[in-house]
Amino acid sequence: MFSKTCEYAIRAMIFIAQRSKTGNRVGIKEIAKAIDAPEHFIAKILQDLSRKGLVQSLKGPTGGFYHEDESSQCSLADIVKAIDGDKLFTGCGLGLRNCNEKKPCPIHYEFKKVRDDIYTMLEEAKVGEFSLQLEKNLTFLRRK
Amino acid sequence: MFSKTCEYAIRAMIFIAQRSKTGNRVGIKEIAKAIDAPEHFIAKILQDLSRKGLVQSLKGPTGGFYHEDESSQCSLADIVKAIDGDKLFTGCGLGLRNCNEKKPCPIHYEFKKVRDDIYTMLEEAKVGEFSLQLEKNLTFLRRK
DNA sequence: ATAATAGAAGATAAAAAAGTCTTTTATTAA
DNA sequence: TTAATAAAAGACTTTTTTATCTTCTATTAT
Repeated sequence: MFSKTCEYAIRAMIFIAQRSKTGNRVGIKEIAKAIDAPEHFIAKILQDLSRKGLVQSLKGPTGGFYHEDESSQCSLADIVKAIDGDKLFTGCGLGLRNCNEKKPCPIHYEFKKVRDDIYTMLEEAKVGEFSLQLEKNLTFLRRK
Repeated sequence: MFSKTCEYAIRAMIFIAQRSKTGNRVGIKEIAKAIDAPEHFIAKILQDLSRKGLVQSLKGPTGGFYHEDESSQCSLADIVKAIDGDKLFTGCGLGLRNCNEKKPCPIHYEFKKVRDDIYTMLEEAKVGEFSLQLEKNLTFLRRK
């Protein structure tokens, strides 16, 4: 569904959102451990998201990544769009470039429905909304 | 959503199904042209599907790929499983290996719903059912 | 000011996916 | 039986994705 890069991005953002609630900044090392991702790789991903304004950062001692109020309202759809682009939301299921209502692929309409459902789900899910279940250990972000 | 390999596979299978209705066999070259895919690449894919019994083939003059009655009832889900595996249908949206009901990722339940919808849609879509719309030029398989 | 900290940036490497090329094998029509 | 045809198989190349390593720059506490 998503690229690995995007999966890491979503998990990192959810983790940062949780830590930001209490005004903390988190370093790359802590994030990498918490979501079980390659340190340098997640660093690049967050730098990218930072340039795009989906996460904030500060260098130096006591520095790290954090979310301004606005960023914790960032949706999973925003992250997917920033990393994987909008192919998942608008592209043809069979990879046809010119697939559209006028020249549809055989599964065009069925696909449109599930794509829209996915989009709605990701648009409604804000990174900040998962903090409580995470704190209660009802949900997890590590891969194994 | 699917790998390119899988997209080609689905398009090729739908095309073969249509031609098989009239008892014809189609060669790789014709398939490649019809769905606008790299000839040698689609050959490999179909050899794979042939080994797995989702499509039939015959070598030599008048040979080519075709569907026995059974194969035209093959669903898109069968093709996806054969090529991409069942990760799309059973895997975690955030790429967590041990994500399950007991240890769910934050979006586990929302994801399960859309995954199930996708599966249902692909399971209900049989490669043989698109022939008529294709013949009437109501739908298309070429990428540009 | 200075040393320590931590992200930014760019080069490089490894792995996976996508695509190409060549040779072999099976089939059939003549 | 032979020549032509078409898939099978395997080696190889390219591109993309994923991951790592090193150097640079900004920040802060002392």
